[in-house]
Amino acid sequence: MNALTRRQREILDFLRDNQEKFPYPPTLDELCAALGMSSRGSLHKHISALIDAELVQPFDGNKQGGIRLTDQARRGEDAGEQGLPFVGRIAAGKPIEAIENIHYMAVPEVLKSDKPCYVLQVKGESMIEAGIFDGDWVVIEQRNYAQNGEIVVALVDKSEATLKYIEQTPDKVLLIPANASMVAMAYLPEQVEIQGVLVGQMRSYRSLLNK
Amino acid sequence: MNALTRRQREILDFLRDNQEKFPYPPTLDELCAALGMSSRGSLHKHISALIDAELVQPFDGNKQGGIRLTDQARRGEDAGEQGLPFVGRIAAGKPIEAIENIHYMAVPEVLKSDKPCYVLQVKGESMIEAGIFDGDWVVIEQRNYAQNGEIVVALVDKSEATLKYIEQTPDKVLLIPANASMVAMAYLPEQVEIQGVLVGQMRSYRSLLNK
DNA sequence: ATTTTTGTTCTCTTTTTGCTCTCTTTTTTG
DNA sequence: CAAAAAAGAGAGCAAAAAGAGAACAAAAAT
Repeated sequence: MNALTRRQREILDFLRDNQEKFPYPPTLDELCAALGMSSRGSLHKHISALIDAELVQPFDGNKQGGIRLTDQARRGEDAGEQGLPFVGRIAAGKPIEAIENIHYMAVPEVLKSDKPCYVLQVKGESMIEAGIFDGDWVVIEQRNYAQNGEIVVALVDKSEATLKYIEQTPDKVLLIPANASMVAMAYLPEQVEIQGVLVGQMRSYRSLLNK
Repeated sequence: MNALTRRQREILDFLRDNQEKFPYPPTLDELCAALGMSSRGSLHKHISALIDAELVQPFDGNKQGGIRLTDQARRGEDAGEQGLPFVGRIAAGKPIEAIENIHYMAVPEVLKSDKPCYVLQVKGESMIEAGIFDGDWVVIEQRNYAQNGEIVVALVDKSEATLKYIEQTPDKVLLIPANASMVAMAYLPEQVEIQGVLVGQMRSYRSLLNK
């Protein structure tokens, strides 16, 4: 997990800039030519470093596919402190209420994962005993699977989105609130689509103050 | 911890100003050229002084990375989206445990106030029913007064720091935990020094994941 | 089947870069 | 003015980084 060297960053930037210009992902030779290098081996050393940094997709075996960037690299999350998109509100029992114009929030490193994340605002009290209150913001790692016991954003029957604990068995999926006055719901696996997993939570006390 | 010399300040200013203009952190040679110097060694002397002053990031071994500013040095120049200092941990009944080298966390606008703020990490369960758990981070607005019902960082008898609800009357101050297994404590006004008021709270679920 | 392309691994050389040292020049200060 | 502090020039070192080029095997193209 070393920091990139200057040349590695240059090459990464070049790949990002010229992403559209290459009709197909460039081969090592093509990149060599574009960068004015004459040694494929030398370039390969740099690409390997970028693969280790998870900014370039590793090659599958010895397959020849060209050099393509990772999703992570495309977002430019390697260097600058980048905000996360605030995409909407989630209330138990309704689809996620999308926000009209998405804006970006600065989020501390420790509340993110290294995968793509986004921010939702929570409506309702279904997770109150887990310390997630009405109006809180949650940082969600975008992924379509989860481990039992994780808190997930789940879409039920393609219509209702909720934030709940998840327990999965081969024949059913339990979505469990953290609120004694609400009950867990059981669904068939095909009814439930995981949209992300909770990695961070934030609350503002500012609105309570007289500002 | 000496004061900076004139030239050192010039170089620091130059680094700050041109931070955006350099695509990558400048090397000693590049800085030399930009500053009109012809000796890398002389420049290095200044950079060393800036490293001692914790304004430039020290080099990791003999790694070549270029000259980059510390978070500390960056502060104040970039008025917009700026991190808050993470200054230590607060555990009920002990003084705030200061952190050795302060670093800065990106914090969403909504979790700050427009007054100076800092970040503490909470140790203990005294505010658990207010949704503030062990290990959570809290954003504190620096101020020495509070309104009843606010959550404050209070220093008792100049020795113990706690995070509690506050209720003040002319003759006594109540510090009230949000935990049924703990009791509120009453003090004389002169025993309690308010150090700040809670304006935001954050929690990471990342450590629970298998990373 | 044969040739070319492509990713990969080597070894070796050159360049860059942080760092130290000594000596000289300039600026500040009492 | 004289001593001290600060700034600079320049040489040299060791390690890191970058590059060249050869060789090889699997994949793709012919």
